[in-house]
Amino acid sequence: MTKPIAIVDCNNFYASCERVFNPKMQGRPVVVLSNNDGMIIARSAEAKAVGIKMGEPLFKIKDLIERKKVAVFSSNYALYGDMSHRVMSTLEQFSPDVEIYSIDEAFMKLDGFERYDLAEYGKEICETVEQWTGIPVSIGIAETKTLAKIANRVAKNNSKFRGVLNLYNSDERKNALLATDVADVWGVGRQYTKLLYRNGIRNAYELSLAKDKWIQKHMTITGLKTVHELRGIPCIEHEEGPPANKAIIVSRSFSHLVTSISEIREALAFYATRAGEKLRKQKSAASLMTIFLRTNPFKQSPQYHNGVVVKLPMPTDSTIEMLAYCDKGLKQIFRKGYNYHKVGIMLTGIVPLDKSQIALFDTEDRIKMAKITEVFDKINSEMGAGTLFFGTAGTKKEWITKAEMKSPRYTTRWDELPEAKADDLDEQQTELF
DNA sequence: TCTGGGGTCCTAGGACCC
DNA sequence: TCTGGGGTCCTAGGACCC
Repeated sequence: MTKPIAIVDCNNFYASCERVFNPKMQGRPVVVLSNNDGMIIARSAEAKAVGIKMGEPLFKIKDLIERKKVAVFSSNYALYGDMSHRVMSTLEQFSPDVEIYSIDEAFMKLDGFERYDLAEYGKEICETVEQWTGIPVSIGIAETKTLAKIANRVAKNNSKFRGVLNLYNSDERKNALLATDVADVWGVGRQYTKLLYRNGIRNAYELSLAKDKWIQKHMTITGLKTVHELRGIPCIEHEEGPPANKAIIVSRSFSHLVTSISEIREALAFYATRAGEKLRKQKSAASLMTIFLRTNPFKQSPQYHNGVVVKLPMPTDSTIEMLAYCDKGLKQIFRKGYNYHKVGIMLTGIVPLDKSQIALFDTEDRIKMAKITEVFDKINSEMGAGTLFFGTAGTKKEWITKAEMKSPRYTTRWDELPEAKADDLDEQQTELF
């Protein structure tokens, strides 16, 4: 017998986070912006109701925002990360098998609860999360992850379910599938939606009846799994711990156009430092580094984009080593005469860091370097990212992204606790090299 | 003036080897 | 004229997710 699985999804997560410490925002439209305050990435229910769309550039809706008195926030990932952690810890009270799927979603195995009233249990979870964290959530329960996602969506969009829909062992499944457009099925994006429409498949129920062969041919094995899941056959595994990333990317667009290689070098060094931190956090080493550089594709001006893959002599987790190769890579792809918009670094060829190997091959110097790095990471994680940084990463920080409407980091910085009423204290910076 | 960032998986096709 | 057959590995590109 297939076991029940639940998906818990935070409602309008970033917007909800901004409201938790800001009760004046209750009932008001709230939006959160992408990096550089470029576009809308989260909207409260009220903001959706006044017609603000996901992904819309801020400058295009300035009028609407003023007219409707929309509260606007730059994104504040330290806050969202911490709130996410609180929500997930709460969920762990309700099931031993919680899979954190994204910052605002988790799957929960409900083995052993088959004979209980699952909808009732779901309501209890919702209420507890809201009480303990202030974040409203919705829950879908079914035989498979894909069906649970559909249940969740229906629950969210139909107030009569009060945030919870249980489709496990339920006659309601067919109705829920009929009511779900293929575009809203987990695993079906824009391209596949067009394909399915062209072939007369419009809702999730019709998709569940599609021919296996046809699906595999046009939507690969991944699409076939989706279809089986719609039929109630689990194909997508529950993940125990988070697997180590196979790629680590750090990139940002500039807050202004950049032409000189020296500015780009500084930005790149900063991103490489972040990438190194992420790498060490998951105790891995990387053997390939891709550096990429581009102009702004939305502009009429001359376009250039290019990338280069740099092979490292042996897998490393050392920022210092990576920085040397960054320069080499950047020199290869940089061309004079363009207005640059974005630079980034990607680490791949990622392997687990095996300490014994390091001891075997490495010199004393490298072991010493590893110790310095450890202290470096520790200070930055405790005092805030960027407290210590490498000299190459520059001191001017002009390329650091724009965030003019950021809420204080209520939960992660002592100096920004809600009582303190602190506006935008400058980060303290200490140069290490 | 102003359009994000960070991931995964799958497949086809080329290079190379015997 | 006729231009093998299989394997493996790698990469680029396309699809998806949040």
